Amino acid sequence: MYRTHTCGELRIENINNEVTLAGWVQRIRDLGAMSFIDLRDRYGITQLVIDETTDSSVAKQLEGLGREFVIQAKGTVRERSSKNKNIPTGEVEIALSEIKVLGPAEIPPFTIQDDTDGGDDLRMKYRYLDLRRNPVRENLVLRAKMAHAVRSYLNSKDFIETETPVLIKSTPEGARDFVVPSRMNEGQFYALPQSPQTFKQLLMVAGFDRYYQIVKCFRDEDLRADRQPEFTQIDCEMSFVEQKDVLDTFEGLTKYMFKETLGVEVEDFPWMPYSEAMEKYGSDKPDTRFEMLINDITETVKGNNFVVFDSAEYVGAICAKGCANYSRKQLDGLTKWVQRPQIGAKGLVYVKCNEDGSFKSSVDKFYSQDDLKVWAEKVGAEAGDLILVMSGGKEKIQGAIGELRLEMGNQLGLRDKDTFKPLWVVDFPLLEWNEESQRFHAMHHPFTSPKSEDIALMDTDPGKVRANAYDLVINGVEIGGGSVRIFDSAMQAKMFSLLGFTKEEAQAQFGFLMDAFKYGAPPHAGIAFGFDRLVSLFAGLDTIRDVIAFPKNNSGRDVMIDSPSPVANEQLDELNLKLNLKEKE
RNA sequence: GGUGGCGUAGUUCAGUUGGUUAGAAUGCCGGCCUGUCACGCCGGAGGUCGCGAGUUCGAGUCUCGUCGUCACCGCCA
Repeated sequence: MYRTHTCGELRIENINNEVTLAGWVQRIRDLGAMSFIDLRDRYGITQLVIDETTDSSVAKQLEGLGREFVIQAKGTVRERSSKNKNIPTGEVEIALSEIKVLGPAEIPPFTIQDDTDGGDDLRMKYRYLDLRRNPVRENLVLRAKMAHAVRSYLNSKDFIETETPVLIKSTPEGARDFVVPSRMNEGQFYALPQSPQTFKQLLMVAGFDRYYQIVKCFRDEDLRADRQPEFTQIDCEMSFVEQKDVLDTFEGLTKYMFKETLGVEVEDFPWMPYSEAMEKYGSDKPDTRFEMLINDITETVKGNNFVVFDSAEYVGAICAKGCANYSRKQLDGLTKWVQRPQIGAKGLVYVKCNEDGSFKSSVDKFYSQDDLKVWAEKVGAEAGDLILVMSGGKEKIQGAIGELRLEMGNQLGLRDKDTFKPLWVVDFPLLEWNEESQRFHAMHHPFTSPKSEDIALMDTDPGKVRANAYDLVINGVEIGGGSVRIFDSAMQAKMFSLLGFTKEEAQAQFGFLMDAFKYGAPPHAGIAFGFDRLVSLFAGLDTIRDVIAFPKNNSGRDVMIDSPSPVANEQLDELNLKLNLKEKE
């Protein structure tokens, strides 16, 4: 038996027990005639003592012992003469009678402590050491608890957990596929699923009625702090339901997860149309923890010979409460911030609403105090507030001022990580025009049904058609999305035609789905949550890397196992593949 | 594909206008220490300043390229 107890469980009641512990050496404190060892496992830390009562052979075994050695320690539990109130085991210690090295350790490249000295790069290279640290392990424990909550909730609602294949077919729509060459089918490739979308719809045709899966999905696109090439979704589909049924079910799931894992009660989720989100927040994933809504002041500001505004399609403003005291330097900083290429605004106009009721703006040449007073009323600004104005193309400026709004929210501390504001964004457009390919793309995916009242528009003005599509947004993070699906093969064919597919292409790519719909397809709808994002949100983190045991870096590499990597020529031969690497110039 | 930040001791970082032998903390090694728990005290070792070119009398510092890494834009149905 390697151990009788864990390193986190001994208490004052265990005094005089003979115990055996096993774990990692956290720290050795050598005081000369006596030494202390902190022994660590995932349950906690227990202090081992060597003093004048300890057999000299044991003391000898301490020579060469270092941090992160795995040892087994036998001894007697005794009360400490000086207690440590900071740890649960702090009232007791183990008087050592025997110690044995189970696994020696080299000096670790960074400290295994809550506040490690290791940088991200090094932590990822030695991720197995990083995972020994409490904060990282706690994230993964939270993840496990959340996955458990998902299963227990959905199981209780009669959902059937079903696995779908990972080797599937590449399709041109959506993200780039990861492809896998097939040895047995020369020159042909599988693709890894971007989502189990078509399979879960086929399960509905199969009569499963309620399906879910916590499932890995793959997208070969560039990474971000919240995007990994392989990621996990809570994927669901339901039959004989309308949009409200899906939203109610998954609002219930989300609330259950908040309650079970964080002990947090969240209010009912409001529904916000996509158009309202864009108008008021400049984003389809609004952070509703704070107001500072965007105001359309296009008409208000016209006609004062200020060419920039007069010629602008759209002029938008936000009101930053209590920021009239912003210095020239701060305002210049904001201007510079919106002028960065990532935002790409030309400039930023400000109006300070002074405490004495006067106004000071960067456009005083063009606008009188009375003009500015009208602006202030329009945006709800009071004395002490700062109005920030941007102008240009409508969509671009809404997006830019939405970004500025978030930045101001950060600066003013309005984005508290312990506050959770979920909402449903609904009525997304069905299609969006893609300049590059000069055709419509499905905003959600090609299986999304149009709103029944907009179906006529599909022939006249497809860009105006709204979809039965919805996103769950929490604190400005897109947690998940879904839609009521098309379940009629004729409508599905029409959709493919709108997306520029020929009949033959649609049949070749998705014929199996349209065929299935011919054999009795129930009305169905579904949703998928980004599980990694949800865990990182719960954990208060900005990156999903720390809620994934072995994540990839920015370039899609696993620096620990050093992948991706070349394969042997023999492997390529078996697959009938030949590399065609481009020469670097 | 693009924009920006970073790259100096095992690690995290500092390094002034380009100027003598590149520093700190921590870790590591050695010594001392009977109640520590971030133990303390004393001493020591440890550097291809990512790599390559250029400018210069002189480059950690400036320029260009390159590699790595991070954040973002594009992209992500």
